[in-house]
Amino acid sequence: MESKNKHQLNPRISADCVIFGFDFNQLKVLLIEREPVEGFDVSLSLPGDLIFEDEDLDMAANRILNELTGLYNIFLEQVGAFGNPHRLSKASDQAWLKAVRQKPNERVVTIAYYSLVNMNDYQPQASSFAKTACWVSVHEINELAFDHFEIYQAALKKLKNKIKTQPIGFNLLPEKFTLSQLHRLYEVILGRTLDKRNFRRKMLKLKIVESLDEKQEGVPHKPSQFFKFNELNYNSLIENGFDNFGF
Amino acid sequence: MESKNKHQLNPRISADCVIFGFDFNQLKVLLIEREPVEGFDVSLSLPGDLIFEDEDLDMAANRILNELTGLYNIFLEQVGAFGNPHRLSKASDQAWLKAVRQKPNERVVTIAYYSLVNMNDYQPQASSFAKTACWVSVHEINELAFDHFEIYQAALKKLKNKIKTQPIGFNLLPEKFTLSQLHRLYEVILGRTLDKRNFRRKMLKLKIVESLDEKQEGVPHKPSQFFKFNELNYNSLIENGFDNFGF
DNA sequence: TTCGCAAAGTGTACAATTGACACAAAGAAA
DNA sequence: TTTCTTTGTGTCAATTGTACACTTTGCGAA
Repeated sequence: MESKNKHQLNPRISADCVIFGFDFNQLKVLLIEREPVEGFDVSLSLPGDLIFEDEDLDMAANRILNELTGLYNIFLEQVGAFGNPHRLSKASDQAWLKAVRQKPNERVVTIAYYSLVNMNDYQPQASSFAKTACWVSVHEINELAFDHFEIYQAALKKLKNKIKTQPIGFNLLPEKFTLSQLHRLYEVILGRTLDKRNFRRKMLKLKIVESLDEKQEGVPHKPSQFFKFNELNYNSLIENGFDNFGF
Repeated sequence: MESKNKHQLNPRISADCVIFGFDFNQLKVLLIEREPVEGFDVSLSLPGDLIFEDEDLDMAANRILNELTGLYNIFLEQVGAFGNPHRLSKASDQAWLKAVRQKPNERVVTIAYYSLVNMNDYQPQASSFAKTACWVSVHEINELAFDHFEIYQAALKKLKNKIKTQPIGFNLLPEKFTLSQLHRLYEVILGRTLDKRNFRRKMLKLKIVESLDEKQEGVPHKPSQFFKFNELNYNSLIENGFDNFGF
């Protein structure tokens, strides 16, 4: 009796993910190219899907993330619920929903998440809800399906606030990285320039990065030192509140 | 055809409110006394209800708040969605749900909100979901129905963080208040003592309070100056990011 | 081989903010 | 008039933030 609900979809609740990546220059978001329907153009949307009846919300978001990227154990945090009764009722969205949902008129509340991935780890996967996915720079995102632009903005805002107080930026970088890369990452997320010397001083004083005995090779300029992220220190910072990262 | 959904309840989605108040001494939460059922004790829960099909999430939270307190236009902010598939399945909770819900087994995802009210404005109302409500001090809250304790903790955490960067504490106070009252408010929310002189200095420098030509009367000690909240300055601070309130 | 290029890496001085700390003033009540 | 209780005030030292420019390294082109 309970089991009849297992692995049935809940038609009223979905999860959507804003997946951030960093190519050492720009902050990017992984978006789905929605198939054009009935004379409407191709449009971009966030990856997302209805949840299963027996599935926790976080699990649903993890599933979507994993189906699309092949990755597990990725930084993932809830942004919030979006439930405007008319969030799916634009004509272009309705046309598309008619093609894929049993009840395209059904009101769906979505729970939004954002996650941070190292773009090098990403391997495109065939997934149930997406044929093609692509990384789009944040400053090129201007229109998305449904209310996804609003969701994306809320996620970016949350990321900005979070990175000011917790060292989560490492999730966007490979294990070895240079301080210049980290510096650039903070600049593109916060949307403003940060003084190089002050930035380095702060990172080194907080001891969340650790210098490696290894340098860049083959670059046409002074090679930079590689660093790694100091996990011990990170955990203690998270525990102790770590109220002021200082940006 | 669309209209058949109007004002029908959505059986899968609810909204719950963590309503904070301040009695000039302690931080309080407005809780519902759930009727005892079948040998289970009285228990406390957050005010909440299923949402209507044509109702925005924020509207649903506002409705719950208004039905319970009689208040409109109150500070209200989303905490997030809580959707553990087993969040309603404790025996005591099921016994209670059987008495009030058509499908007590239905999985319900709830969207949590927190709000800040001036306790003096509060007038208890008869509401569809509550016979009696009462203010409980935060340090006396230890067990709540469903997953409401978890929700309450998340709301309190959000309030703590928010008050560090934005001057929202005024929502908990009457129009005229003393700096000592504001000081105490910050202490009970943040859960630690704050130096009196440093606190006053900061508030006055930020210019979000404005001195009135009025003093306390009838108190058996030096009467204190009344202040009011400077709304102009507040808005500009909100606009300009106001990144560091400094606690 | 030398020169130019491009990015890495480094220190100092001044301003602003934080945090610690103690005593006089006001009014009510006894 | 004395006592009680809470208000209200200033300074100094330590820390943190901010602004700012030149040398170093290695590659590649001439």
